[in-house]
Amino acid sequence: MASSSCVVTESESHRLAGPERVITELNRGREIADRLRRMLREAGFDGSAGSVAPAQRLVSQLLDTFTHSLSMLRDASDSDEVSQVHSAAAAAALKSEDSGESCKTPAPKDRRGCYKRKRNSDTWTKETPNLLEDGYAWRKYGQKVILNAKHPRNYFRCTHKFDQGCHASKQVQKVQDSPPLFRTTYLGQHTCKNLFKPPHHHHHLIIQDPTPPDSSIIWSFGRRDSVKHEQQLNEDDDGDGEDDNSDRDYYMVPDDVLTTAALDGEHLPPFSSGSDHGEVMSSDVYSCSPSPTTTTNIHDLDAIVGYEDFWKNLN
DNA sequence: CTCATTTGACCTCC
DNA sequence: GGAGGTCAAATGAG
Repeated sequence: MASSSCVVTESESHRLAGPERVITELNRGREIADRLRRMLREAGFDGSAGSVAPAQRLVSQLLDTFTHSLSMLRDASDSDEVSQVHSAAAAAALKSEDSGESCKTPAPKDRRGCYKRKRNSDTWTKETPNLLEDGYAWRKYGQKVILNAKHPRNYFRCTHKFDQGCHASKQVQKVQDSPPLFRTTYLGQHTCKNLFKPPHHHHHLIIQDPTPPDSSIIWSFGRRDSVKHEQQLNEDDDGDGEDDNSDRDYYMVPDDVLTTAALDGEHLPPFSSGSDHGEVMSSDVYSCSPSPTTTTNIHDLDAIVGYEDFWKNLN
């Protein structure tokens, strides 16, 4: 961020006040852009009108720009804090480095559990009624029963953790049943070149008219690289036996494409059957931590993306 | 055969 | 000490 309206002394609050002001300004800009878009829509320019679709798209891009800037800014200040925390931890580790036992010197092979809790770095949470492809390739590496939670938490890391050193990971947990609600917590940014690799069978993308109800801001945390299918299994409920396979498979939708997903009826995840054919209502709640600026409803989507044929029956 | 998932053990943090 | 996060052997799917 270049020379913006930072009116702070370099010594102290420079770190806090500067970025916060910039964030405020960006938020304002984003709201204005959003208002502009609504105005366009109310004036009958809802994108389906052909000739004005480009205008609508431009506004969307504008919003996107604000959003990205905001999240970058947050990332920057977060990593600042984090690095401080880490250096403190490193210092502590050095201090207690008595006789070469910094981390209990795990046997060269058995390094289980030697991890760092990475809560405050790059984390954000998203809650959706369905689980859909999010544009990245994930590999499940664990599942854990969580205290007082009805459903286990699933742990995923980027498939490219080892070949590209990508440290992104996420946790997925079903947090509600009746209208199903899933919480996905993303940790870390992707550094991989996540080239889209559709499943060996086919896939297709359905682009439709947006028909957005109204309002709102788009939060996009992903990158625009590519989309890759992901299939995730399980979410075995432990204990309370709600219908057997209702938790087992689900899809993720690319947040980077800002999507609602229309899944083909016959390929619907089981848990959504019965209600509305798995169409992701454009009301996914995105929130960001730390610095939870806004929680917004996603309504305005440029495309409805449908994924097919990567459904697999577990049993 | 290769790669992904499952699952219990292990480890760290609170 | 308990809860949560990660590892890795076993197992399964393609």
